[in-house]
Amino acid sequence: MNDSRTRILDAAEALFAETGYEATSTARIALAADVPKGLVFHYFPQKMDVLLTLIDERTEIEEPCEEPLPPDPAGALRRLAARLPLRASPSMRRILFREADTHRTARDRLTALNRELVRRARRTLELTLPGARGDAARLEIAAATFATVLLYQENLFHLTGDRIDPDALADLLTQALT
Amino acid sequence: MNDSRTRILDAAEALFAETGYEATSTARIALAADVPKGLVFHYFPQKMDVLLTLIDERTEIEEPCEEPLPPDPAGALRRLAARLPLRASPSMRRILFREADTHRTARDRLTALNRELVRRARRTLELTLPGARGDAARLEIAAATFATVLLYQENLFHLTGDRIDPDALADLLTQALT
Amino acid sequence: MNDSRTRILDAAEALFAETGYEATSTARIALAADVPKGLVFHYFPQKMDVLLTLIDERTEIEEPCEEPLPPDPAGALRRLAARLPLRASPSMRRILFREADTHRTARDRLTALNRELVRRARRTLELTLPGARGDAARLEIAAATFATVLLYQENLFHLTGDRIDPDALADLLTQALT
Amino acid sequence: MNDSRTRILDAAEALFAETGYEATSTARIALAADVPKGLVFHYFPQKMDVLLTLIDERTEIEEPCEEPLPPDPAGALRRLAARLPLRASPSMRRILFREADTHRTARDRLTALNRELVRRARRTLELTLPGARGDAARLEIAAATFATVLLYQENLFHLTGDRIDPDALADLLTQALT
DNA sequence: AATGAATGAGCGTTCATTCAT
DNA sequence: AATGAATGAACGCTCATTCAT
Repeated sequence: MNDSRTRILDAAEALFAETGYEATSTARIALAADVPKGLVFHYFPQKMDVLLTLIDERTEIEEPCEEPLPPDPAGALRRLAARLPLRASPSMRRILFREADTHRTARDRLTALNRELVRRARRTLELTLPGARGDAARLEIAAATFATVLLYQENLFHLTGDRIDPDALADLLTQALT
Repeated sequence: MNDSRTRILDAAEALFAETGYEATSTARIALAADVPKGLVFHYFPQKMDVLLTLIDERTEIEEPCEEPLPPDPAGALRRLAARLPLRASPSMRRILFREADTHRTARDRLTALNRELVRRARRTLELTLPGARGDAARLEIAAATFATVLLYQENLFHLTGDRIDPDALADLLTQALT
Repeated sequence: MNDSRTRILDAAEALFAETGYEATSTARIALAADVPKGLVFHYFPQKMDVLLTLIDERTEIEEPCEEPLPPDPAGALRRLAARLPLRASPSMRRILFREADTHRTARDRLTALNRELVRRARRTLELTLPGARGDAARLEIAAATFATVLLYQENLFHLTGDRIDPDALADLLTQALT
Repeated sequence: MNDSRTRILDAAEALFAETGYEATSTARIALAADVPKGLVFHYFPQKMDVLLTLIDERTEIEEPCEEPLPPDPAGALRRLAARLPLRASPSMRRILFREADTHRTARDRLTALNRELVRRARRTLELTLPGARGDAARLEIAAATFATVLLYQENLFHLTGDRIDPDALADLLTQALT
C-alpha cells in the first residue's frame, strides 16, 4: 500500500518546515521516514517533486461555501478568519511562505491564496456593511489588511511568539468602516 | 584596501537575495565578486559569517528619534510608515525575511524590527489619541496590525504586485480608535 | 507466448546499438519494450544475459558452403565478399564490434568471424591461384588484408561515409598475386 | 605543479582502454591515480572532460614532413607505416576506436586520422609510381586499404593476437599496381 | 508467468573548508 | 594579504537486482 509514500511526505513536510527545502537532504528525509534512500526516488524522481507534491496534495484552497452570512460584519469576518480557506497544516504554511520566495509553484499557490482571501473579505464586508459600499477604496484597504494579517499569522508567531487575535481585528476593522 | 571584502559582500547580498543562502555556494560568490575562492575564507572563516556580517553591517534598526510628533494621529502614523526604521537595501530586506525562518540571527533582527515597529505605533497612538488610552487592548491590536502590514508589504508586493497604501491604513486605523 | 521476451530483445538490440551496453539501463529496455521492469529479470536473470542472448541468437557465423568456386580468383573473392558469412542485422554488427573490445563473448564471436573470413579467403586463393601456393606468406597477407577490410568496412563507413569496393579490392589483390 | 593532473590522465587512459569510458568510474580513476576523488573534478569539471582532454592532448595528427621520399614505392609506403602520423599510445588508440562509436569528439578525431592516412598513402603512391597515376581508381583502393589495415591494427591484434606486417602489405600493394 | 515496490551500493558532482606558498 | 590546489563528506540520483504477491 502507500504507507511508505505517506511516511516520506510526512517526514519531508516536517523537515522542510523546520530547516527549509534546500537544507534538507533526501537522505535525511528517508531516515526520518524510516525508508531506504532509494525509495524516495522511486516515488519522487526528483527532490523537487517532493515539494511540488506536498504543495499539490497538502495545500488546498477551499471553494467558497455560500451558506448564509451572519448579519453583523464583525461576526462574518470572524467566521472567515476561523475558516481560513486554506486547508494546510502549520508546517505546510511555513513551507509555502518560505519557498514562495524562490520556487514558482509555492509562489503561485500563495498568490492565489492571498487573492482569494482578499476577495472573500471584500465580499463579506460588502454584504454585511451595505452602507460602506460607497467608499470602495476604504473597504479594499480593510479587506487587504485583514488578509495580510491572516496570511502572515504563522510567520509572525514564529518571529514574536505573539498572535494577533483575528476576532479583535475583525471588530476593529468593522468599527473603522461604520 | 578593503575593496575585495566589499565586493564579496556585494556579490553575496545579490546572490543570497536571488537564490537564498543555502543555494548560493561560496565559489559562486567568489566568482561574482571576481576574487579568488580562497579570499572569501580569508575575510569570512565560515560561510555563515558572510550572512551574519551582511545582517550586521547592512541592516540597521534606527534609534527612536524623539522629534515632536504631528498632532493628528493619522499624520503621525503616516510619518512612521514613511520612515520605516529599517535601513537596508531591498536585497537585504528579502534576505532578512527569507532567512528569518531558519537562521536565528536573521530572525532576531527581524523580531527586533517588529518589536520596535509595534512600540512606535503604540506610542504614536497613545500620544495622539489620549482618549483611546483607556482601551489598551484595541490600541495594541491596531499597533500590531500596522506593524505587520508594514513588515510584510515588501513580501506581498513581490507575490501579488499589489501594495497596501500605508497612509490609507493609517487613516483607517485612526478612525477605528476614535 | 514469448512475445514479451522478443520485445525485450528487440528493444535491447536497438538501445545497445545506439548507446552501448553500459550506458543502457534495464529500466530503459523495459520501457522501450513496453514491459514491466521486473519481467526483464524474469527472462534474463542478469543484464549481461541480455547481451549474451543477443549475440547467441542474433549473430551466426555461417558454415562454409562448399559449392563450386568460380574458376577465376577475382570472381571467387568477389563472391566471398558478397556473402560475408555473418548473419546479423546492422544493429547486431555494431553491438558486436563495439562490445568486442571489452566483453569476451562479443570478442570471441568476432574473432571466430575473422578467422573464418581469413580461412575462406586463403582457401579461395589457393584453389583459384594454384601457382601462388608456393608463396604462402604473401597469400596469407592477402587473405588477412581482405578479411580486415571486409570486417571493418561497416565501422569505416559509419565514420567516414566511404566504402572500399570489395570487388575492386579482390581484383587488386588477385593482380598482386599473379 | 601538475603532477596530480598528469596522474589522473594517466590513470584514466589506462582504465578507459581496459574497461571503456562508461564502465570506468571517476572513483576508480582517482584511486588508480592516488588522488582524492574531489581532485578529479577540480581539474575536469565533468567526467567527459577527462575523455575530451585525453583525446585533445594525447592524440595528435602530425604535420606531413616533406623530406624526400625513398624512390621505390614499397619503401615509401613502409616508411609511412613506420611513421603513422598519429602520435598516440596503444591505449589511446583503443580508446579512440571504442568511443568513436558513441562520442562525437572521438569520432571526429578518428575520421580526420583516416582521411589523413588515405591522403598520404595516395600521395606516396602517386609520387613513387608515376605510371600508375593513370588508374586513379585502383590507386585509391590501394591507399584506402593500406590506411584501413594500419588503423585497425591495434583492434585486430586485440581480437586475434596476430598483426598484418605493414611492410609485407606495402610490398603486396606495390606489386599490384605495377 | 507477471508485477512493481523495495533495496542499498555506487555514481557523477558539489561544496565548505584547509593549507602551503 | 592573497592564491588556488587539495580534501573528503555529503549530495541528488541511478541502477541492477530481489522478492512478495
